Amino acid sequence: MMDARSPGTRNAIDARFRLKRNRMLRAAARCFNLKGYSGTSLKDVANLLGLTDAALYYYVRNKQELVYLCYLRAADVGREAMQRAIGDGENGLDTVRRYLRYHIEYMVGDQGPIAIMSEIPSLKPEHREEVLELSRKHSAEFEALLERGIADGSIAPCDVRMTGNAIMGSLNWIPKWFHGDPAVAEKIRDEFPRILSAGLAAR
Amino acid sequence: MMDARSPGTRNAIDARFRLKRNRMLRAAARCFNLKGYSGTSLKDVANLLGLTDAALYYYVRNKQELVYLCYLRAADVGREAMQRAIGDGENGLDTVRRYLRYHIEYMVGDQGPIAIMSEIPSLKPEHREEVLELSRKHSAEFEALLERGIADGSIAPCDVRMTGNAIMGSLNWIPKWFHGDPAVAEKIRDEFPRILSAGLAAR
DNA sequence: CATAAATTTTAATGACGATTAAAATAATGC
DNA sequence: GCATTATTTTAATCGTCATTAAAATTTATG
Repeated sequence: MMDARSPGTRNAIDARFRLKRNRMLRAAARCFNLKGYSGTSLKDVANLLGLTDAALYYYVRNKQELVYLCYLRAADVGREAMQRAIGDGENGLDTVRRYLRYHIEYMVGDQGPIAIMSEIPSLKPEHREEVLELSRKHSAEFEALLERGIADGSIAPCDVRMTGNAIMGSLNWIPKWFHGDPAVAEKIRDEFPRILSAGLAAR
Repeated sequence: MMDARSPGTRNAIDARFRLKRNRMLRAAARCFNLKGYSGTSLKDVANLLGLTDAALYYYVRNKQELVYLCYLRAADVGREAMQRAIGDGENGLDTVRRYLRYHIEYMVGDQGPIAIMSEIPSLKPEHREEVLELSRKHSAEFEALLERGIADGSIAPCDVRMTGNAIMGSLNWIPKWFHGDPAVAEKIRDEFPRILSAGLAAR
């Protein structure tokens, strides 16, 4: 036992554990986005998975940690989109557009839903700091993209802080009104990257 | 007594009552934006006013109603900005820009803070429906502005639904990161209307 | 199949903060 | 100033979930 190769070993078990927990995080994200934090009981989340509320405690220490993990996942998805974009982008503007496309795809696609970060303040201090730090870092990276675009001439000069806030805000708000309708997902994918980057291009 | 003319009468008392309650709603909005809904106790709100938690019940039936009133106020401010803009605007694009300026001024100026509508689902059904209805109406009016602009040639053709969602989302997210710093308020006023309408103009 | 480990449930417990009632204080009208 | 009304406080109470412990069940292993 404890072997790394055959099924049924520690690794396989851990993998299943992680898979189930991930399912749980997505169910939680769905509930939180739909009913708000205080409006969703652990029972709501559990019901969505065909489980009883107490079962959730096998996967997470408490409700706060559930939120925390949802937010970590959200941050991770953003980071992933950013990295892919930086890898693929040809200039500042192109990288911004790719980032938007990738991030939106994660939000409205099979990976979703992603929890909207509405309850960071009710996390416990260490978790809160960690999530805020990831969040700040992500914003800074986005602003760096804008600066890169301004430097390479693809983006018109602007206040990168405010422009970043504007674009990220729009992105962050999506889970507030998108609740899984595939037709709407399609429209978001098609329109949002263009809309959000429409004001950026140098003329 | 109960006379409508002299000070100290029903009307004067009602006016003071409303004034104090309004102060309370702004304190509540501040707390909710800062610490989240579940993260703010009535004690937090009361402390901000130099009161004890039980005193709040003189002004509002319960916590839900407090949230409800915060949201009504938020909706009202949006409606007000929209009406002023429609009154003053010269064409579609100009009206959109004015609306953005007015609404932002209400959010970051003396009227603020305005509560971010994160907990609509936990309102009681009638209140929820009312707030959602106001919200829908406001969105529809904004989309109508966009259509007007497209019709009069000031705005380039676009998907008004998605464009509206994008712009309103960005606006709605402001209370998430703006917490009263006057220097930041200044910057928001200066930059946001331009940024949010930059992609709209017909070329 | 038998045993052990992993997962889930049942059934309490408990904490926290919202809520309430009654009493105290402050403001107002005459 | 006195009586009345408006406002706030003090001191309980009350409900709602989150949380826990122990038991039951399912799944994996040899």
